[in-house]
Amino acid sequence: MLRVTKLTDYATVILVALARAPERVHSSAELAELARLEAPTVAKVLKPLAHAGLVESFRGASGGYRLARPASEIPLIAVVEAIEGPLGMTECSGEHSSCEHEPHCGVQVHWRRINDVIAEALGGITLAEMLPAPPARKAIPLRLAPAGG
Amino acid sequence: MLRVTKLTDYATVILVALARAPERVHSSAELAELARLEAPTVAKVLKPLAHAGLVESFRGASGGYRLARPASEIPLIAVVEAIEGPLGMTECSGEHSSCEHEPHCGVQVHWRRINDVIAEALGGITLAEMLPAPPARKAIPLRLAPAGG
DNA sequence: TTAAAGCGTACAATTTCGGTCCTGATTCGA
DNA sequence: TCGAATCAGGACCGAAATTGTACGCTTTAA
Repeated sequence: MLRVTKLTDYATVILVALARAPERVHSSAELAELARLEAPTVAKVLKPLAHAGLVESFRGASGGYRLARPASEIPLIAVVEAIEGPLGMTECSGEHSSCEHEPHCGVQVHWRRINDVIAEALGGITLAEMLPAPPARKAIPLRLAPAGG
Repeated sequence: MLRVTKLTDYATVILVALARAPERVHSSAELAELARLEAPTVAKVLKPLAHAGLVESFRGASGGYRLARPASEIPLIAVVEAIEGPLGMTECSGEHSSCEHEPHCGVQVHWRRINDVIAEALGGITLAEMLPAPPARKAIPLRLAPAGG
C-alpha cells in the first residue's frame, strides 16, 4: 500500500499539537490527551523524535517535550525518517544494495531516482503546513510539475 | 519504511523483461529465467498484473503473457497499484476514513494531498523509462519542481 | 487425448507493526 | 536528603502483512 506506518501518522499529530504552543513543555501524558492517543503509544513515538532532534526532551519533574525548531523548519521527510528509518522505496534503493539480483537487475537505478522524487516531495512540506489553517496561509504547493498543464 | 513490497519490485523487473520483446508471448517459466526469479513467484506476480490489464494472458499450450500496451503507456503507479492496491499514505488518506480520530485529527486532509503528490510522481514515470537505456533516451524528468532552482 | 500453461486458492514461515509494561536515570520541590 | 514526576531504554507479546510454495482445476494447441 505504499504508506507510512500508523506511528508516523501519530507523530505528525503529536508534533502538530506541540507546534500549537511551541514555547511550552508538554509531558507525554498531556500530549496523549491533546492527540487523543494512548499514553504509552505517545511516549513510544516521542523517543525517536527526540533522537532525531525534532523535539527537545526535559527529564525530571515538570519535564516533557518541546519542538526543537520552528514548525516551518521541520520537513515531513524528517518525521518519516525519524520514525521509519531512511527512505527506501525498494530493497535496493538505499546506498548499498544487498540484493543478489543487482548485477542483472537493471531497474534499481531507476528506483533510486524515484526514491529521490518521493524524498523531495516529502521534503517540500513542513510541519507548519500541517497546522490547521491560521488566518491566511498560502496554498500548499504540492504540484509535481507546474500546474499549467 | 515507506517502500513498495518486493513483489512490486519484481513486477517492474518482469514487466521490463516483457517490454524488451513486446510482441512475443512469454511463459512465466521463461520470465522467471529472464528475471532470475523463482517460477512460482513470477506466476504469482503476473496474476494481479493481468487482472489490472497491464499484461495480456493466453491460456493453454504455448500460452503466456504479453504487454497489453506499449511500455510508454504504463505508468509506474499502475504497477504499484496493481500489486499493492490503491495508494494510501495513511489509514485515513483513502476516500472514506474509518479512523476514530478523524473529527479532531486535523492532519488527514494534508496526508491526502501528500498522497496526491506521490501518485503524481509515480504517474509521471512509465515503464519505458525503466528500460536499460536504448540509443538516445532523454533524461528521466524526475524533478518535483522546475529544475531552474 | 495429452501435455503445456495459466487460474484460483490455500498454507506455512518469517518479519514487521502496534501496543503495553518494567526498570532505571534525572530533575524539581519539600 | 528524600520523594514524586518524568523521560530513557529495553523487553515482550499478539496481530497482521509479506514472502514463498504447493495443489488441483480449466483452457488450449498439437
